Amino acid sequence: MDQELTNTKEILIEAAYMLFAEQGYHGTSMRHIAKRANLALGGIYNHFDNKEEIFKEVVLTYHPFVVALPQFTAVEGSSAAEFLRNVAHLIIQEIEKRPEILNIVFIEMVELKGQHLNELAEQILPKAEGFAPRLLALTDQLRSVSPVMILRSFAGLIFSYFVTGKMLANTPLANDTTTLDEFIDLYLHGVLKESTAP
Amino acid sequence: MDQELTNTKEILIEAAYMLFAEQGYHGTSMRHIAKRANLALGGIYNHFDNKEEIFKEVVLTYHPFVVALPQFTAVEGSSAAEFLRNVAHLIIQEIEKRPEILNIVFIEMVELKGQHLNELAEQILPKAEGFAPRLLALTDQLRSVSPVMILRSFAGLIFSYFVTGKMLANTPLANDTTTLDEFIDLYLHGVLKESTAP
DNA sequence: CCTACCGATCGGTAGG
DNA sequence: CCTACCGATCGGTAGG
Repeated sequence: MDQELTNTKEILIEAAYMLFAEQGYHGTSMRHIAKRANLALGGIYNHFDNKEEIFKEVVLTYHPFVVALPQFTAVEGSSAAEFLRNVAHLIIQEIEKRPEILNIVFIEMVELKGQHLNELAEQILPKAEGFAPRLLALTDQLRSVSPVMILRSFAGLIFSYFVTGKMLANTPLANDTTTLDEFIDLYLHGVLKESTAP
Repeated sequence: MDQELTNTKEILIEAAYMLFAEQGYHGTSMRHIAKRANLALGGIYNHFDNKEEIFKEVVLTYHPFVVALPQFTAVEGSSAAEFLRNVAHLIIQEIEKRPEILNIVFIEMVELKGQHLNELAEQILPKAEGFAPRLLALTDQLRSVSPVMILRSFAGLIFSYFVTGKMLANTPLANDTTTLDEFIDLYLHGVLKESTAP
């Protein structure tokens, strides 16, 4: 691999990432990307066949699952509660480093119709295999047994804290001060005061 | 109001709604919208000043909060659990009637940078005043007191069931069969088997 | 409400 | 890696 060439490609991906996140896929032109990367329009095509290729590379590079997964192996916790708490904090930490990352996820869903989700899942699931057993080991402390359900409800937890928080910022409810830990408590123990589950 | 004119405007909004949801804001042209509404391009401008006006009207017409809110007054439930259960089912029912509606929400967030959230909130919050007391009346059965937090975590519940469900459809995890009621149970009682909350 | 048009910009390519 | 170009399409308007 030519060092110079690889570097330019990385600069292009970073430039495209920022612009896609700010203006969406169709709202970002190849000329915008070229300019942000200090390149002439034609220069892009030395590194990518077309616009969709760039977006695909952005998704596979910056998707939160890809970025956060390696860190999961380091998460500790003696109980299920502590473990889930730490994972939630880790993910939010990662998202707050690059808040635009969630925009990419939504753009992929809507404008690109989820085209890359399959490839993304195939890339991630094998790596997640080291993680699943640790979750299963805590299964006797958890109400639900399905790891997929844990994953999905966890996504809801992140959404309820981070995304709705951003949405509220533009509304009269902007002074809401609910913290991440309060949402985690709700996630762990439910909204009902007394557990009356079967 | 001229009946013919009002009707054409409604047809335009419906056409724009579908196209925006399918291809995003910048991916949809005024010509596409005109064609779908059986109108010449210039005819659009008898009803809307520009493209952004159309999108704004789409959001204010079809946003799930606008559509679902009137129905909330009819929701029954003798306990907090039953009440929340019924609300969740109502919302999912509404979304399944028009699944594209969530795309509009995400497009507004990303491509339009949440411009209309404030106007939306101002339109909705007064109408929600009849709803808040009913929630507060159940407050002694709930762990958290803040209605805003209930609202936000509820959005997470919808996300964890509906949106992640759609995302999973494109992946190897497509055979997951978790039902809405299972997510609601998790929401009501938490992921932990035993409630060990303070 | 339509036709015909405006300048600007789009994704992509040829050729060097 | 850049310059100069391609045809197509964009949002919007004038004029009727």
